[in-house]
Amino acid sequence: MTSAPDPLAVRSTYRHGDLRRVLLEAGMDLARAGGPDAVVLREATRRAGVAPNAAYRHFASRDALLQAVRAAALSAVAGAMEAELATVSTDLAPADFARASVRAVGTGYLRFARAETGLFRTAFARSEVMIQATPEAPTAGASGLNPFELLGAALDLLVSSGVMPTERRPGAEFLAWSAVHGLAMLVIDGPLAVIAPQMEQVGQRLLDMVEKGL
Amino acid sequence: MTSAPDPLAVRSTYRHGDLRRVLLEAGMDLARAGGPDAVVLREATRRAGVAPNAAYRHFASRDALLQAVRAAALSAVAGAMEAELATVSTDLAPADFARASVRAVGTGYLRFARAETGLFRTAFARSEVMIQATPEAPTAGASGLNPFELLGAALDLLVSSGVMPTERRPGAEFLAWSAVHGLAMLVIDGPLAVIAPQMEQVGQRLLDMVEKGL
DNA sequence: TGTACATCAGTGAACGCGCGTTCACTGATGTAC
DNA sequence: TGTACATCAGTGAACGCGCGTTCACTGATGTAC
Repeated sequence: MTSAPDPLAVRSTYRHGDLRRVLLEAGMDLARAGGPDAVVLREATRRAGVAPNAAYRHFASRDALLQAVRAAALSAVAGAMEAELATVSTDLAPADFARASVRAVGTGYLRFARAETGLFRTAFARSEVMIQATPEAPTAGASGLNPFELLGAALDLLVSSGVMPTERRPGAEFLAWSAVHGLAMLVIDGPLAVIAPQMEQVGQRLLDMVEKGL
Repeated sequence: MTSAPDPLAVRSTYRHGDLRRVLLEAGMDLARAGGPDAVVLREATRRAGVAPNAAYRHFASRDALLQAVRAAALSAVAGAMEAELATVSTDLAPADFARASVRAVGTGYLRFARAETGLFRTAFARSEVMIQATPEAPTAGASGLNPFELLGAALDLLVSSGVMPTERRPGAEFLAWSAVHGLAMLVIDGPLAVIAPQMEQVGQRLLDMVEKGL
């Protein structure tokens, strides 16, 4: 299944040239297929066609690789949100545009959770260290904002367009995020797996609730 | 740290007598301290003062033990909800009583998540099999209802007291549950760990949002 | 009331597994002269 | 332009670890006669 290929059969040069990137991509593939626990250093090196310990030239430990994968997964979440935001019509009145933006952020989040379950679970996996962006492991999407910041920006629109009173803005991201995150978790690997087929529809109702309740 | 005690020093009889229960309790302790991954069959037998394979007289596999622990953890969640429900004044008008009941259910859930993080994570851990109650592994609390059913019952009160229109009742538990579950997950082992000290307060705001948004 | 015996909860030893990580090494690369 | 050499990305072999699980067993219990 995962027998080790002869390194020199796969690679013509002794030096790999781009091992860090390849290991990270292998880690992403593992996370995509099996979540955070599947990010196994030895398996990543196997896929890269390299000796297990070669990874230590690029990552200090298995955990360092996992953190890099998590950052990349978070960046992918941001990308999904941005893709959804891009579909919002700019012709809308400010208030409607703001509301649609918040919805888009939530919808992008939920769709990503459903489409890329393993990456989603990896991005938000329990971890000793707080995940944080670094130059070589950015957590943002093309916009330069990470998922949390994208949500914050959308909520800011709600305030600037007069939909939400300023005094309710502080902490609002925690509430909106909680709702959407909870649905994602319960459906993708919790007891609400049974409603997975209706996730899109339940998600929209959930966003209705958030919009009304905020 | 966890050196194996001499079985016969701990136990005077060859037969243990109550090993299943003791293993389950050891499993609960492990889950309490370290979540689902910490439920290690060998460690449970060590704590019970018994040979590793003795566990197989009572559980078919490590996973069977974990499922039993999960059921018990779920039952503990139900207990926390019931405790909170018991504080709701019965003098309230039906509509207020219903609202307070929904709040109590949510508050109990959040408090349990915060007080018993390991058990909470175990109860809602990812698993191949859908967790389900069995005679020897009930998931309910003293009321006979499991957490999901307790939430459902509270929402039913909302309808019967006229607070919520009947047509909005179907699926409402998914929305309420998502909100509360998301906050719990983000705070206890996600990126919102930073707001853990304010969890109670954020939780109440979240429940405001749910109440208004439902 | 006493004894033979079936039952089955526990023992002791061992297994294979895949993992992360360390060690001393080899050989390609590119830079200084 | 040619060559010595420092650098450092990769190799090969090995380690210890703790796990879940299997095997053939032993000895306490309680039931049938």
